[in-house]
Amino acid sequence: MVGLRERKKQRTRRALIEAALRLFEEKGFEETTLAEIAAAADVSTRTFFSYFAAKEDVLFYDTGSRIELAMSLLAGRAPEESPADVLIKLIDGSLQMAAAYEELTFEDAELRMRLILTEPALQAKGLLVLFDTQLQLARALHDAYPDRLSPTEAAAAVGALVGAVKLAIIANLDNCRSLQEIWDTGRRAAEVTLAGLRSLG
Amino acid sequence: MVGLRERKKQRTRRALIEAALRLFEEKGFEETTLAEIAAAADVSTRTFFSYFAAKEDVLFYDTGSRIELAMSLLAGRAPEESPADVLIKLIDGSLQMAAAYEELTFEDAELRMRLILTEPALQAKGLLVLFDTQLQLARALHDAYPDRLSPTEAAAAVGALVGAVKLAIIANLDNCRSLQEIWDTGRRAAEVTLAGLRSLG
DNA sequence: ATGCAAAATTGCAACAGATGAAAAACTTCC
DNA sequence: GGAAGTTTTTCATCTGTTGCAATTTTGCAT
Repeated sequence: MVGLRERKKQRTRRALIEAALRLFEEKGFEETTLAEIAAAADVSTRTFFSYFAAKEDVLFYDTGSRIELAMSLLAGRAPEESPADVLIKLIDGSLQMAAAYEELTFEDAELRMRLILTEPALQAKGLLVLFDTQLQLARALHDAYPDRLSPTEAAAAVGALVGAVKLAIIANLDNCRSLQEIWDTGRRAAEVTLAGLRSLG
Repeated sequence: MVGLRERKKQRTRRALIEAALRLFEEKGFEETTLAEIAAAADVSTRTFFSYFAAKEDVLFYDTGSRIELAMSLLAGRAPEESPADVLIKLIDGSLQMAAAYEELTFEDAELRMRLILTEPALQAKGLLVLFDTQLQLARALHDAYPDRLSPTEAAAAVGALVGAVKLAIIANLDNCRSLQEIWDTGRRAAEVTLAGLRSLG
């Protein structure tokens, strides 16, 4: 099942990711060349592209599993849960997963997040990934509640919650001194959105 | 004030934009080369980059004025207007401006929108621009209501509304047969968000 | 272990986007 | 007309990305 071939691929993949992270930290994202990453991972430049479609993608290696998690949370809802309940769980689960650093050291996970938040090319890619995820989620949410939520309402709900949490957290990042504070910011944004913006001010 | 020099620059700028649009339509975004755009606008390839920082930017020529509009709408609020009222006006104003095709024919404006929505590189850039705008808006909203809205609440409000309208409209684009329908979709999303997601389902 | 087929890696060539620098062309203003 | 300043062009160079053919490595059956 997991032969030498597969193990080796995983090792190379990891080596590329870690080499990229280390170099990005040392010299910055734009300043790091693909040739350098490949060399640091002991692989030819060409081979990089059989693992990742583009330079930015080396930092988005777990996009697939994140989407799967979100979808499975939605699929595994209790029969009596309301859309709002499910959405809250989705936000919680996703934030938790974002904070977790599977396969990476804590420092690397943090570095990666910082890079994605500051480097324009990575930011753009991140926003695109998040956007596509939202589209999928909205569709799935409508499918989960075909009678209670129209497609437009499902999309509005997903977009509002994700949009609120995203902007609140990022706008507030500088003031947060711990993961807990970040998480609280997101939670507050989610609550406001569930209660309705009219309840503000 | 408006000498030959200035007029000529505007003409070149316009020529680049229109040449790009025409070529993108004919051959697609990726397939169109910068050299072709420059040639069609009768300038050297290098000159393109003194007008736009990158290939995608040729379709985001009016980002500045869009942000200015949003900011001025916020600045010009009536003293008694609530945050929710102002946000609604912001959404309305922005949608209206998005539908308007200043400087372009209706067909070109439509083509441009379609390109931004379908071409990944343009989509990513569009999301990035929108994101930066939201950050500015959130800050301005907090400054406008320093007592009633915390920075986090302001960010949550902007993120929720924009996120809801954005996702609802795009998720529903295929079903819309007119600008009016698109506008209605966005309005419905905004209402849901103002009322609170709990009111759903 | 040996040989064969499948899969992965490599090297090479080519192209497009982007940037820096200096020469050439054009505007402005006197 | 000519000096001063701005814009455009030309040229060289770098990097990301892709196609292709050659080579190496792995899985597997004998």
